[in-house]
Amino acid sequence: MMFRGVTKVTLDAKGRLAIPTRYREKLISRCDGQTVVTVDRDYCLLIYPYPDWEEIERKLIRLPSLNKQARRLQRLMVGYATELELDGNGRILISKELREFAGIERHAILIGQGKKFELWDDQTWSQKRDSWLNMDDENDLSGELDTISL
Amino acid sequence: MMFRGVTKVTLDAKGRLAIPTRYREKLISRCDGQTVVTVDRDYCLLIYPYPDWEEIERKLIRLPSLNKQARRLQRLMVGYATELELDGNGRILISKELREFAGIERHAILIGQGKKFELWDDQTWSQKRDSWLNMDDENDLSGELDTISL
DNA sequence: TTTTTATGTGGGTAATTGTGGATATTAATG
DNA sequence: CATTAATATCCACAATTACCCACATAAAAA
Repeated sequence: MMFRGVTKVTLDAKGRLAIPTRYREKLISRCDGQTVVTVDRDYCLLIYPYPDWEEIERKLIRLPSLNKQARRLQRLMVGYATELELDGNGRILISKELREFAGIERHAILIGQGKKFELWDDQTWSQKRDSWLNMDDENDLSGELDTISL
Repeated sequence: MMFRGVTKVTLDAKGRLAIPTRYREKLISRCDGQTVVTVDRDYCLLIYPYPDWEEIERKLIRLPSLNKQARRLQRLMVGYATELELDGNGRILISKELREFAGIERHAILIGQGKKFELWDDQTWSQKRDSWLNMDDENDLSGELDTISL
């Protein structure tokens, strides 16, 4: 069970996001429409089915609290994590705090990413995407990437 | 049972903080609305359900008293710890000392962090958050973090 | 094309929640 | 003991949110 694909979506005036129908059935069977939305350091939002989020959260909470980097991650990811349920029309209401974080107003891009989705402001998305495409890959990830053939 | 999520909150003129309703039920069933508020070295406040605080306190007290860092932690955390109970409207009254410590006046940010909450002055919060986001991850946590995939 | 079904979008209303203030109660001070 | 200050409790209004329904648009079928 994997989410894939890019969809242009629009949030309405109240901040509600209609999940594309092809994903709804999966979401309902997997978690009865229960999701958790949180933030990513690239200023987009992450949408997880509830059980998948729980697993990540458990790992995060166990990290040593005296470590700076751990606290940073916890504060951001657990801090912003918000439980959201599909309404009768297959929508989730993205809170003002989350929308502000990702700079999302009306037009957004929803991207399937395996177990989760990413939600981007459409402007931000196209800028980032273009900058990634124009980047030279100085091999900063040498080890892992050397073994992958696409 | 985990607390998560960000909420913008406002303290009124008396320093009262209304706990968002989605947390109230949990707080009442867990500890009958009894909480302990103390300070964190990052200049925010920590809000614990009473039983969870007790456990933390036990750990703190047991730390070796000859260790400087341990004494510092004890003085700060045990020293500032204040028992506060939800009033009939689901609010807690944050004392002037605690508010001053965290620089909180009217607008604050409440974030769920597992067993506890953190309460930040809103300005402080957004500054810190942005600085965390722009930080490069010097992997001082390599071991632990390597196993997490978000 | 016309009809039917499915999906996306927008709003109205009732119920809930946040916020401020009024009153009562306790503690503190001269 | 009287008077004032500080705190707690309660109540009322304002703002927000959740829930439901209606329409519009697009896709599918007849």
